[in-house]
Amino acid sequence: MEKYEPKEIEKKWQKYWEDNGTYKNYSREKKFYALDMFPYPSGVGLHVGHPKGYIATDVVSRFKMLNGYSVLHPMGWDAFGLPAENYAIKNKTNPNIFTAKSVANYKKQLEMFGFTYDWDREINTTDPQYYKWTQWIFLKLFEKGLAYESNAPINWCPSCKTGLSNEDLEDGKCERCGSEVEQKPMRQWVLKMTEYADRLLYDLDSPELDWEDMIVEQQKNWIGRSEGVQFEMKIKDSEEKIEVYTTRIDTAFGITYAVVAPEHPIIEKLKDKISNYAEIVQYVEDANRKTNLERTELQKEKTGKRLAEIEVINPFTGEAIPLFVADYVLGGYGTGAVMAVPAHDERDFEFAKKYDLSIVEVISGGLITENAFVEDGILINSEDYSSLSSQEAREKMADWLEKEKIGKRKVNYKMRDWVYSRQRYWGEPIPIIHCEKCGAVAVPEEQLPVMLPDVENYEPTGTGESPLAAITDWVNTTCPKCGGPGKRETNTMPQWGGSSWYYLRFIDPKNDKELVNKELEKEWMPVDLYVGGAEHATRHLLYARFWHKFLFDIGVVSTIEPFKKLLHVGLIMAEDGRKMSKRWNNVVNPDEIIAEFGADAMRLYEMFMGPFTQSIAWSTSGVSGTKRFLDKVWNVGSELAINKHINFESSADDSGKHDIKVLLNKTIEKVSKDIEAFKFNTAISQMMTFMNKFPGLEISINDFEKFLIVLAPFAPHIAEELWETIGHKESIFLQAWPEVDEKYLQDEEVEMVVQVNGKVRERLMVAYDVTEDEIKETALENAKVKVFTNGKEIKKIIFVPGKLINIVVVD
RNA sequence: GCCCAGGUGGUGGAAUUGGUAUACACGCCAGUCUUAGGAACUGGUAGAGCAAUCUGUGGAGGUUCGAGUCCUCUCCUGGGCACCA
Repeated sequence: MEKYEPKEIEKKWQKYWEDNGTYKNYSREKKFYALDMFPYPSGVGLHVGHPKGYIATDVVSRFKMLNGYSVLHPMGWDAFGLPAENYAIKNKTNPNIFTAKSVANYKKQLEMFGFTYDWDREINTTDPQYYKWTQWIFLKLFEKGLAYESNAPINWCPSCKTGLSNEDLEDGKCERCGSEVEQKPMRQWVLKMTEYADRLLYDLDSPELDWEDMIVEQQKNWIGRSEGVQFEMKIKDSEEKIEVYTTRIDTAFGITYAVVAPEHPIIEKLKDKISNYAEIVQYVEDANRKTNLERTELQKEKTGKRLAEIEVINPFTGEAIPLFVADYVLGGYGTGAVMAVPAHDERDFEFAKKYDLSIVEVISGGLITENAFVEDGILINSEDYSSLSSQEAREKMADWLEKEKIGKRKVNYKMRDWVYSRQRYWGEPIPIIHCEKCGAVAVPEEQLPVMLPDVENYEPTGTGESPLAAITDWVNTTCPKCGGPGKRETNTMPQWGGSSWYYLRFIDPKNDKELVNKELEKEWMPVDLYVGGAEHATRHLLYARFWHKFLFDIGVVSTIEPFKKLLHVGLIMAEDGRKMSKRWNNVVNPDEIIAEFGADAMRLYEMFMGPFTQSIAWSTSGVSGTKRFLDKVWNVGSELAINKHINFESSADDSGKHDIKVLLNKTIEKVSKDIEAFKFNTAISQMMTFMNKFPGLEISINDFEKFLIVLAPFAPHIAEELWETIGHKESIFLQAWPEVDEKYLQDEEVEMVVQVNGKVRERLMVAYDVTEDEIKETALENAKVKVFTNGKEIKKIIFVPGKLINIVVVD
């Protein structure tokens, strides 16, 4: 018997599958689209954490193939990004060179795992034939008014020298480099994601989407819908007014002042009336200089300035109250102005304490001399509304505002429109031409793609233009509308552009007439299983859903959601429990693991480590466990191939035959269920339990073949090799998944627990279908049981068939 | 502060409607084999006790014949959001 040499058989079968197109069986009746979040091919290559999600989709893909599905399981490259660009800046070479090298390296590493990828469908976001369609989508958004230019202040990373979207921030810092971002007004392209806010929110609960709670909740929080009212407060002795937004209109009789954000236009409008205007201007300038971080994290000390002499009117009481400017009010949310109720809002309470403003209690239940009482309650001091509940009052007061035409019900979102331009080189050019006469004009569709030209210097300029601005040949063009002189847009798209629709391109990767063929799209969409990192919950997954809904609206796609089932991969930490990082010198390279244990053992180990979505520390000695398991499979399989029948201990009798059939059928059942439920760890432990019966039990070759098919999704190479050794000519992956034989799901004998008052006192081997009457006598007469029942009155007996009998006695 | 997910042996973890707590694996211990080390294989492995037995799923209560699982309170860990009015 030959020894199990993974290295040889793995190469052999990887070549065989590729040469024979074993996976490309696309004409079956049922379809399954399994997708991984495609990687950014970095220069350093994979560590053992990266492939975990790919292994899971591969297991599911192979399982589905064996169950008669056409399976689409593609891979590609999200290749626009900073590392390649930084390499280009340093070496003054086109980032394409770096990208191509990294892609080749990644592909080589991925191929060692024996994944079922159809490499004919490989895509790369930096390929002009690909980004042509990314640009096309932008043009459609522009055409529908969903892409617009804005000059509002946005997040600016001084180190990356580019504007960023809210989704690109982490704790108010640049997600890529960790620098604190500034607020900087600049011309930029913005996508109207807020127009889709409601659908993005509500469709999270639609039956077309079946995601983990964690991700759903994160998106809901991010979208941040709140229902309230917006109403106007008149400025006393003036025609001007401010609009404020609140979710707590029930507290309106407790308003003692109002606040506007530093960027609020009313300040400028009232400058003749504000007696301390110079001071106010100074405050606004100071506030603008603060970074996001200073403005939000240093919240312990609130600051503000009263707009001297200015007073606003509370429409409910007619009372005139002071108006402040303070940076605890955000300019970008709601109206940028709020009513302040110190008795029932913590921030207002703190501010009122500091500036000695009055605090009026209007909801009973708290102790407002100590703290703001922020919960709902019963209204007091609120004229006609007194003694209503907060909930009732909110309805009645909103009704009144609407009737008087002072205000209206209003929904607000935390989510902002998507800041879509970057002042960097390595991204898709935005297909727009600026014309002095016509304004921003779309590049005609037939001129796509707008190619990203080579430049001499890839360094970001910091001026609000990308390095493309330096190529005057490219920038200067003619306006497609009037034929006059025009200038090309020099900003590029963010990293998230290409990845917001790539799942559609895999379906029809070479189509140069349309983004995706409609028939094929209907055939394959939605993605049935999507696996990737949880860090994309509020970035990629939000953007992709937004674009998908837009593509649905313009008739490109037929489903309202792109990804049916979403699963996040739990991180693999280093053995020391920290994140794997060059910095800590704790990175484990998959090439070395595969060289030592084989790809199959590595695949098994990563699926066996623990629950798939949980983050767990790597253990190289753990891989030796799954390797030992495969050794055993190899030995039993090889023995069988020679003898066609196995009986390690010659005395195995007929009952052994029944036992192994039961174990086999239980294994088939459990593995099938567990793969569907993504409980790969318990599926593998069941297969281990099965193999642990050898030597000892007798098994026929037919039964062992069934086991091999069940093992095949996890350890495809060894399964295929043994399948061949046994004498089969056709790939194991063209076989049918074994059916569970119901008559072999029940053990003949089971262990029955005998309890007294719920405590285990004895275990008896009994026929599985023993009845209460049959077992009662035996149990009561049992010596160990008697010790605890002697001389006591038996109150009742509880019997659970096949499991236990519990004798309840009076103590 | 708010939202989500979790707390089970030395370690990763397992446990249908409440029904044998610790499956499977790592590690460790002992044995076999080996010139030796390693590998491989076999057996053992929650804690206390000579034993019968007792105690054990973060903690405190509760419901129940019976609770890792259900209820109330509480502590801790990881993740997300966060001056969003």
